[in-house]
Amino acid sequence: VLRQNESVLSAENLLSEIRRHALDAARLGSVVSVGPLLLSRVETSEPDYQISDPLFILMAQGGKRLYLGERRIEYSAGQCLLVTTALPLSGHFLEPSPRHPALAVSLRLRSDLITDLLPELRRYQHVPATVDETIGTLTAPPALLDPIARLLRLRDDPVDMTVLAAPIEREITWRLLTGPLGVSIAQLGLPHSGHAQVTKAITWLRDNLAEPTSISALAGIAGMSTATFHRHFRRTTGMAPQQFHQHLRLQQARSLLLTQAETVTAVAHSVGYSSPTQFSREYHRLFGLPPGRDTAQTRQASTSRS
DNA sequence: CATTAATACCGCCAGG
DNA sequence: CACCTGGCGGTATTAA
Repeated sequence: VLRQNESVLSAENLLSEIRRHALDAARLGSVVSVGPLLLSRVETSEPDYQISDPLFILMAQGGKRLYLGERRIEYSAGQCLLVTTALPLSGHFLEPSPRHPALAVSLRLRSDLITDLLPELRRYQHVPATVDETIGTLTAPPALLDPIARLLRLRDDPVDMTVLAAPIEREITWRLLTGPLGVSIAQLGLPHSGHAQVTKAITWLRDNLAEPTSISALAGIAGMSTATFHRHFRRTTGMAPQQFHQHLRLQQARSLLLTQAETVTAVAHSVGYSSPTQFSREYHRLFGLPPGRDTAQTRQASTSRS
């Protein structure tokens, strides 16, 4: 019981130290990089959308609610989010404010580091060839918080940082690999796992959003037959490839409509729809309102709030 | 991996 | 004028 209390205590201590570093760095900007880590500070609850890279995020203060298709995921201070493929996530921070901004520390998961550590992992754990889980949260144990805090302490010493960042990043990666979602992360280090192949196809889609794209060509990029491609794609993303592509385009369109002063027709075209009719229909189906009305409404909602 | 039957999506036209 | 909705047929996609 005593040991348990000690570890809880040190988790809290480490977390508050990380929070101090994050607050301190936040004075420099809303996103600051410290070696391989990114510190972000967010003061608004604007919904955002992005295709995440395989990523680890520790929430140091505040919380965030995410949507992946139908699925809803929430995590808050002391908890981590792990994303092990490129997934289209939308979401917003929970009640942040200038006085209490949301603070997060994130790290891109490097496949080369994972490949490197894989033999060690295999020594005491079986790593299956395919895994269903691609995203999840966990409560950060002290063993994970500790290297993060140590890395942040090097913030003011560029020389120490260049020498010591790499081994500490490796340590963090190891802690993640041996944690609850370890086998999912491990997939990234297996270049021929369905997981890694599908990730390749997804990043291609993300980078060539407006191109006319056939699914069989995508399957080619992933190096699979269309049948197996479908199976693996659904396993890792929960969506069929075409539906995924459609969501991507519509999400992109939504953010274009909100940020740029483009006409609906122009946006429809720029995300790859040659028929505004079809665009409007699919947009309505996904977001519940047609494009014009949706943007008008969300604009009004955000101005009336501020 | 290939086949196949059901389904979803796309672009067009007409009209509000 | 720009946007939205509904119907229609051909084709790509999906899942077994």
